[in-house]
Amino acid sequence: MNSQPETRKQEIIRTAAKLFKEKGYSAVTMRDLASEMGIKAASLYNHISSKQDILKEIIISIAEEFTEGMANIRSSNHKTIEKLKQVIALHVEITSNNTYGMASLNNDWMHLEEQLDYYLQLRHNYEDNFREIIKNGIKSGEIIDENPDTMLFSILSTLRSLYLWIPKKEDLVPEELAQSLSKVLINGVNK
Amino acid sequence: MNSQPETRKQEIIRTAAKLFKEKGYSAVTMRDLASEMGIKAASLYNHISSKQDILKEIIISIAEEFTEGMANIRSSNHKTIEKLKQVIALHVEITSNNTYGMASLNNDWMHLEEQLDYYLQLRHNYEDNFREIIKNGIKSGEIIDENPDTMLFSILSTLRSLYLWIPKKEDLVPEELAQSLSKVLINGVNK
DNA sequence: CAATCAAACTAACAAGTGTTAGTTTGATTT
DNA sequence: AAATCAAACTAACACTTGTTAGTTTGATTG
Repeated sequence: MNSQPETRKQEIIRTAAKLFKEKGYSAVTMRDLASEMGIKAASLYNHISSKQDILKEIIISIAEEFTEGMANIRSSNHKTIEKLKQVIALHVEITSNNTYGMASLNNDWMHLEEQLDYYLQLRHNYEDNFREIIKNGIKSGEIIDENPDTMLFSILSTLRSLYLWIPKKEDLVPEELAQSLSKVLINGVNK
Repeated sequence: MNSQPETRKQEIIRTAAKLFKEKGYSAVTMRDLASEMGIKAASLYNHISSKQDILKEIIISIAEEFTEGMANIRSSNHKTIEKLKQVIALHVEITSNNTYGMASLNNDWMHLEEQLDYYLQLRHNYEDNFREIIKNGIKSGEIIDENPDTMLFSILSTLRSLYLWIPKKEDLVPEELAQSLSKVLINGVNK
């Protein structure tokens, strides 16, 4: 992967994502961000071109990661249940690596401007692929014949909230979480 | 229930909640809100005492509704699965009645100031009660012996996201949604 | 008719907003 | 030693923010 030493720009983006998670994009000022970095607000502009630009960098890169991961899963030859497990693992992995960014992706996407349409396109594409996996599973009799949107909504809601939960489990092994989550999401809580 | 004609203050709060859902508390200005009401920003202050005050009114009332509903369910004599179904129904009902307010409850609670501690207390209390229901279900053998926090997290994430989903189902009968959701959350998607 | 009152208005404020321009610093390279 | 360059700085800008003070309006009440 990419293991260059972190550039100053990346450091700003990472710090911004942390603040955005705590207070939301709109409530974080350039002076807040600068102060957290130990510099003055104007100095930020040596590295980034605008506040908007920071948000874009945070959100779009993650959204593209999801798009790519989902495309691989969808086009694979695995059975439905296996695909669902892979989607769960994909969310756990991406979220574990960037809980701050996931908060922005979930809560601040509407403040994208230039890239809003692109983001929405990626998200719709992702959801459509997910829905197709579920529909195919129903058709093949692998999963229950309940409303596909209800199942999509239920699973995706849990996966999208992972950024809130993962930081609370300090000693977290992503593989274990993905497995425990798969059990509950796929088989329910009933005995 | 309360079927007085809506006061101007309530109208402001309802309109604010709608805007808060779209853009978040911090991104909505008093001028945005006034313009949506067809008046000038200063006129709002004939009815409310501050922007903060609006947020408080939106969030605290809903949080108290949840606290009360949960207390009733917890202290009832029903079996675990029945209690879970009632918790699901509670969320569907409250969210159906106020999808805008639920957005603020989920996303803008950190901008509460005076009432932040009180809100957090209500939320912890709610989550503790929920967790106890699950733990009792495990002890009595009614539900699987998986990590209670994983189950709590999974179910609660879905229920907390309902405000995003309910508005998309125009022809929604709350009872039907609650039932369909119960099936998926309790029994999973596996056949 | 006079008095009251809810609810709007205009005008203004102090503080905070993102951003730009131009400059300084101090290390690295030629 | 001179030149380069990344990265900080100060100062300022035009605009937006939540909010207050004081006033006007038009309907309802005594």
